Amino acid sequence: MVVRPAATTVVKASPPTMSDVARKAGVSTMTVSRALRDGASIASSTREKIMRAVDELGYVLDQSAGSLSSKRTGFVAALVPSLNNSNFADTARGLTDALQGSGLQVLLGYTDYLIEKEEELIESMLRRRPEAIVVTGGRHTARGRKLLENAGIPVIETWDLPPRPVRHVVGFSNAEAAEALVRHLHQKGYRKIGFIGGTSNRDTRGADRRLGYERAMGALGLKDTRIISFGTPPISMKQGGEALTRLLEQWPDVEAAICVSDLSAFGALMECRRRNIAVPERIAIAGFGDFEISSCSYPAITTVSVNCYDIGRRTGELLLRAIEGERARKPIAGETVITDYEVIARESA
Amino acid sequence: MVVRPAATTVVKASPPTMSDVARKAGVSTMTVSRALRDGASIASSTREKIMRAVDELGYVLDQSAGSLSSKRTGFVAALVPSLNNSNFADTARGLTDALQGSGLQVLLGYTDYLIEKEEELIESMLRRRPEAIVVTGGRHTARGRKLLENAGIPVIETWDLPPRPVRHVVGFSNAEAAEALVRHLHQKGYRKIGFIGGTSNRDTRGADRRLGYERAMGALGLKDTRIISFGTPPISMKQGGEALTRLLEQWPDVEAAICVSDLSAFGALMECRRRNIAVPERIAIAGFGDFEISSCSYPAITTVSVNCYDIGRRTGELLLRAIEGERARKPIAGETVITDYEVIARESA
DNA sequence: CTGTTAGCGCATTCAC
DNA sequence: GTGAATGCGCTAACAG
Repeated sequence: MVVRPAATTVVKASPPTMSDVARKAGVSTMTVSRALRDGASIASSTREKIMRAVDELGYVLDQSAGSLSSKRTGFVAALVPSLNNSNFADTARGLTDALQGSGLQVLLGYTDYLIEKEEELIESMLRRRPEAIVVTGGRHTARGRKLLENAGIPVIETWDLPPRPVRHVVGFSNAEAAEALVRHLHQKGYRKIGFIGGTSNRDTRGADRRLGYERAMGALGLKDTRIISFGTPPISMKQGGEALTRLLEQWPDVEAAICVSDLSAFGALMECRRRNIAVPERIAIAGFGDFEISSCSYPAITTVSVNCYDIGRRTGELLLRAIEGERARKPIAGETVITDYEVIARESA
Repeated sequence: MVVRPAATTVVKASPPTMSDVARKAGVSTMTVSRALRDGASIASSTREKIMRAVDELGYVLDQSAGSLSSKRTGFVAALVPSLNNSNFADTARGLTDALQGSGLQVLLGYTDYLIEKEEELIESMLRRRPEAIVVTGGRHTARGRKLLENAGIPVIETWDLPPRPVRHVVGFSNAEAAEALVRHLHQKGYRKIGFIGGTSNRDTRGADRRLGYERAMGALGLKDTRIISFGTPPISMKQGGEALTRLLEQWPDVEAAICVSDLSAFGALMECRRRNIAVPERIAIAGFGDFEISSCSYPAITTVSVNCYDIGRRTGELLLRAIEGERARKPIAGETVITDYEVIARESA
């Protein structure tokens, strides 16, 4: 039972406003407003008075009121499939870094790889009037896409090369990257190459990688594809292990396994160790994404490095130009920035 | 008197506002406002008219204007050290889940394990007037702490049991959890137990774990601590491997290594495999956090599970009660929720 | 360098 | 069930 003190106690009223500060400092609110932003010309004595008042009152600028007036909210929305994935975390970091000092903050949301959840997030972000929005991938719900198209702010799709982009793109072809990996394994002498991925197209980048695998196999004249679909994307390490077991059961002759991501590749690799299956002698394993785990595991895992941080950084740079364009009422044309990927040959293949 | 451009012009001016919708639907803005929130009583014919106008105009509610008026911003700020850490990602997910349907959104920021960056983030979050703020850990800059104390909103510190909490706490004692791990190893017969962690106290939870290690060793009468500090926290897998090398060089008699997190433990484990050092026969390895990697690696890694998701979920639940209290002008008393941890014995020890 | 005026787009409060 | 007036806290634009 909590007993509240009598009403005579200082009632913690609403937080101080700019006029409280102005009154205390003996100036107008406009002067306070100027003092609190940088760049304005203020007598240093006035500024000091104001800062003292700010400190004493514990005043914190109310940006939501400010942006209503200035039409600048000072943030960009960024939607990623998952936080628990160092690839997207790196992209988020690159984006944040690129926006350093621009006065723009990144507000992150995660979609759980679901375009329905993406749609919800797009809407709730737009309600807060971001100055730009970054999404992962080029596949959206119809309404999500419409929201993006009509948002009236720069839109950047990342991690993909959508056939029909909303506007700007910073990404790479997941299919192509997977093809490169198949060719690499082929060059190393592997022929009976399998693919391990999730059961649905929920992870569109994963689906594209499978597509690339199939295309490359076809192009190399390797008709027999060996595909294991197991688990809801994104598939976990453990699921990677189980999928490998199935792959070996179903096609005992398989020589190499390409996994949809490094995490499942790691799971597959550990399953091999556990069952005393020699990697890469009995079966080679390759992943995707160049997570730290792939360079650090033993044997180290052959993978495709995709420059996640760079995707974020270049997204940020493009964003800044696009926002500048909007502010100057001279929107820039849609741009597509294609980022690098690279097959990293390691011990597992 | 401001003259709005004639409705016939197609100039893509600023995005449509509620009055545009109201005019198009032939009602007042107030009716639109009601129709767009749930629960209000509106004639269904009116609502339909309004929804049609909303659709045609592609109108999206401006929440920043709304919250200026209603004093409810509809979001809570959550600061985590890193996104690229499945533990904190799980906590974020738990928090988000707990807030489902409450009309509150989580806005994430990451501090990079730096309390200076945390301070900046606290301030920029507060400028947007969150309805509550969640921080990770109990250590803040002086100004950061003051900002939290004066924020006038519920504050929850997580992942820790600060000696002097700002207000609410949802966490556990990292030191105690590390002690439990030491006792577990002791019980298994290990005596010469080492500890691998980062070089500074930047990661305060890591520092607490080292403290717990030292305390437990002392309590068990094991005077000789063997501590390797290597790399800026949070230390990586690779650094875990290098640290293990140093540990073995410096104390060749060491029988077990406790690593500050599962990631460094994994790095240490892989280093052993690479160098043909038998785990756990020659040296046992234990981690912290129960990341997926620890259950999936071979050998699987002994660790401490810390219920990350639960920390988030219970933080969310506490948050909802606290915000309810604020809205009813009956602030709830400071609470401390202690979450479970558990030593998970696996093959590596 | 500083103040005044006039909204930003919405929700609250009270009418009807 | 709906509308009118009013103000949330701040800043743009201009005046001085």
